[in-house]
Amino acid sequence: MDYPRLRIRIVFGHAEMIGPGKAELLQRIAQTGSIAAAGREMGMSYRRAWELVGTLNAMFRDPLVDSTRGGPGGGGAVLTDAGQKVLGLYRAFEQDVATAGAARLEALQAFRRDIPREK
Amino acid sequence: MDYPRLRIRIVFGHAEMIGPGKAELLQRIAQTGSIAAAGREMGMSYRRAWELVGTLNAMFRDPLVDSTRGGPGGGGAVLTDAGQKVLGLYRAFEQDVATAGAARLEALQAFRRDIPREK
DNA sequence: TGATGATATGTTTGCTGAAACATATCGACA
DNA sequence: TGTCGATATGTTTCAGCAAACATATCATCA
Repeated sequence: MDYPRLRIRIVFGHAEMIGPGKAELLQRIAQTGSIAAAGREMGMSYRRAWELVGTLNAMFRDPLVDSTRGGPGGGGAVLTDAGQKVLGLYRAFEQDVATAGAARLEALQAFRRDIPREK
Repeated sequence: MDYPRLRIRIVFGHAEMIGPGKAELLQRIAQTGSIAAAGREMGMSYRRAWELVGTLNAMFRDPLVDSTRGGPGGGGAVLTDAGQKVLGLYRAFEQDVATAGAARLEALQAFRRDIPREK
């Protein structure tokens, strides 16, 4: 982990938003094929991962994650087309924003206290 | 409140960051001249407001808020030069980011569910 | 004395972690 | 060929606990 870094959340409504957490969860679901495995990798409880997926699926017109129970391996989860596109757009958004804010960020950091070592 | 909007946090270290909450607190301290009044306006307990100011002052080389006890009116708090500059840079950063991300944001919103009415 | 900053304390909320249950496929075995 | 158990994951519930909160109290200074 290198600092400083940005955490940007896009707030669509009172309880509807997407940020670094949900984006990483989507990405790890795509990689692992499992909601539980993705949540474990991020150190969150399965309940939390499952609730986040439910929120994401309810936020958009089409579900972003498709999960199956039973089946080969006992079950699994995959990103839908909409899920892949939303994740891609969010990553592109992050890139655009980081580039645009670099100058201000450096100016802010000039005010920071010098830290000996950061883990 | 109009949606969508962005919530941006700049993370400098493990527990050192600045986001919408601390920025608004700084702004209200500048307007009211009181940590307690600024906190009240934001619906937070005085303890929380006081802790946030402490975190901010510890994050930067120079304190952002200068508080006096006693005196005319019992005491008060003002933004230092560093405080004014940091707040200004954060607001400018927000502007830059919103402009740079507008196109991606619109693309993302095309995937959203149509909401009848948002409060 | 009055207004505010600083500090201490009791309460509540939210989250986590574990456990129980549901579901569906594969492989073993008679 | 057919049935049953093993297996791995998704779904749901619940008690325990740590973090955050509001409230109350003390300190300070004109």
